[in-house]
Amino acid sequence: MIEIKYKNATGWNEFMQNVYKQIADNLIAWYPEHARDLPWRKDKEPYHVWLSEIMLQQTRVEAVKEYYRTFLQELPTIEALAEVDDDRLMKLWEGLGYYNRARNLKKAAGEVVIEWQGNFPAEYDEILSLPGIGEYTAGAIGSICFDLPTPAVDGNVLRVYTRVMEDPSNIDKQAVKKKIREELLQVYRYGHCDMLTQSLMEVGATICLPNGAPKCEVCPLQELCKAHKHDSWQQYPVREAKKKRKVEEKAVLMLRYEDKVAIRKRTEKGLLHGLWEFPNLPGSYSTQEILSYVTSKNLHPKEIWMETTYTHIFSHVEWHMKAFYMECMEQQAKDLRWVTLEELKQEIAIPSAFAPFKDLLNSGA
DNA sequence: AAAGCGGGGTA
DNA sequence: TACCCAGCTTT
Repeated sequence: MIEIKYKNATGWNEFMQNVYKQIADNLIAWYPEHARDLPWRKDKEPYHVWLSEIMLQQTRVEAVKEYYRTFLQELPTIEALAEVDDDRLMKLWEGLGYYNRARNLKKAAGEVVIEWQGNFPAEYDEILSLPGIGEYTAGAIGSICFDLPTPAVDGNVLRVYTRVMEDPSNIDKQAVKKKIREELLQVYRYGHCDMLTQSLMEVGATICLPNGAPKCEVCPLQELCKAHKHDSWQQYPVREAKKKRKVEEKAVLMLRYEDKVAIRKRTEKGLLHGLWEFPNLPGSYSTQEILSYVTSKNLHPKEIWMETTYTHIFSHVEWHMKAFYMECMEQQAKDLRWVTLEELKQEIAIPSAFAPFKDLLNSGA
């Protein structure tokens, strides 16, 4: 990039306008040859793009692919989504995380059917009004499906932008995202809004990597990237410091009765709410204490035949769990549901935190 | 503005 | 181990 001093704001504005024009030109020339072949890029059907964007929130492409395929196979239309049973919905989302995304998806589907007569809204503010859709997702759907000049500013785009511009702003600040979205309008003014959104994210995901050195030698924005010019990519983007996690101890009860195992539904609020789990207690206990507890629930346990531990790490909390496997001679405890391993597999949504204990059941327990 | 919300890949 | 990922909603 040529460094030129300008005597007035008009000169500077013209200079920046050329930079934005070049970004747009380079991205549009680059994208068709370098775009990954992803399942949700086969068409611009709003339902497909919407579903993919929701699944991709804070979630990697590779993790989403199979869920996306299965979900659409079972719920091929917005109408089908609007009517799906909640337990079935959670089963389709099982293991993907951030389960409110799925609940909001169904809620929004209902709004599309009722308030929009089944036609996905085509204006930014209308899209933004749907549950689970924020400024990023509304911008992505708007630009990809309807060619609206609505920049989609996600983690990829923030990384690419702050490096190209050597922008030291803290990207966790709301105002900074807003500023960058407005700056990008200068790129989107040249049209091809669909490709601009896709290509900015594609550069972030495949070239200007979130971890490790960027592949500047093959980057379409290399010639105008300040961080490349100064080899300063490691300084961008600037983010908020992370908070440390708290640790919680849990005792997990793996109760068998004949060919069934005990599960219960989590409460309707908080972490993993509404999903199923194996009954568990907060805290740390001895084998004897666990036996006494289960006995007090009139479950008549035989001996505990296996104990195993597992640590599950969430973003904000860590569960240190110890599971106790035992056979019971009764199954009368309130709040417990007894299901076969087949039902567990086909119908019950269990969060990944408990999956290792479930897997041990399947492998011959 | 800050906190809560999942799970997994990567260096 | 720490960081990040095609973020949104609630407090």
